[in-house]
Amino acid sequence: MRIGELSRRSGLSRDTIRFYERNGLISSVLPDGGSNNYRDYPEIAVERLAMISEARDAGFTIKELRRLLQHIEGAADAPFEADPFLDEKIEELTRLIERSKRLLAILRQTKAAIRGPH
Amino acid sequence: MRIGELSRRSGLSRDTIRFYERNGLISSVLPDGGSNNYRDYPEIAVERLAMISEARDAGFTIKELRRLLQHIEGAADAPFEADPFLDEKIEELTRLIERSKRLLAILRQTKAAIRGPH
DNA sequence: CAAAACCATGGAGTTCTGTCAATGGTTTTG
DNA sequence: CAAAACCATTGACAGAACTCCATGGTTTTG
Repeated sequence: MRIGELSRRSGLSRDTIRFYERNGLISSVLPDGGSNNYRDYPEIAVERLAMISEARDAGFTIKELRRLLQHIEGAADAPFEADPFLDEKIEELTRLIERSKRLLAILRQTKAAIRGPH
Repeated sequence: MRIGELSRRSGLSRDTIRFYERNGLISSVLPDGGSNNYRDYPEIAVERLAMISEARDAGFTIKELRRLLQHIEGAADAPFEADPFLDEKIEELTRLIERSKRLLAILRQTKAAIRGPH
């Protein structure tokens, strides 16, 4: 599909998609014929961008995502390799979830306090 | 306490603390005597910075935190006021936790896939 | 008491993550 | 077929959140 459709389906701007592509998070091809030079994005790019958005919200940087996606990409290729990076990210994310829950509790307490004794 | 101690106890750099103070996230006083102009931070600043760090990691911006902290601060003062902002943030944080869990599941699957069929 | 460690302020610099604008080509559509 | 909509590339710009530096004063310490 072309970038316009991908933009609509992913909810990200064209510029953001191009930015992610420049930074190696997704890729496209220039179809063979080549009368124009419109890039063609695979279906899976939609999912991929969804995951990227999720991960960005969870605090992953572009650089981390690049590594992570390579991991996920090549998961079948390097079956016996240890992956401290992936482990570390899993750990971090786990901690983030814990911390976020604590924070959420605080916000809820605050809300309760504001509603006050009635 | 002075900024050095606060820095050690919070794990944040002096500059970061000053930055937060400039942006209204914490405050200090210049003690009355006034031979020097060293600022004095209250004990509670340690906790406050801890919460700020947590919230920053959860994606809250400085600006949002300023509002949020004011809310928390004055929780007792304005007991009957509705607080759409707080509600919104609670909602967002809840969504973030959900999304993070989904992402975590993906990472764990990836890890399992890498370990492969053994 | 001198050196080392600490403090304040102001402002410049940096990194990251986009976003916008200019320019010029290509498709689609009424 | 002309206007509107789409596409690519390049590079400038922007906001957020720090981080660093220069300068000059104050405490602490051996």
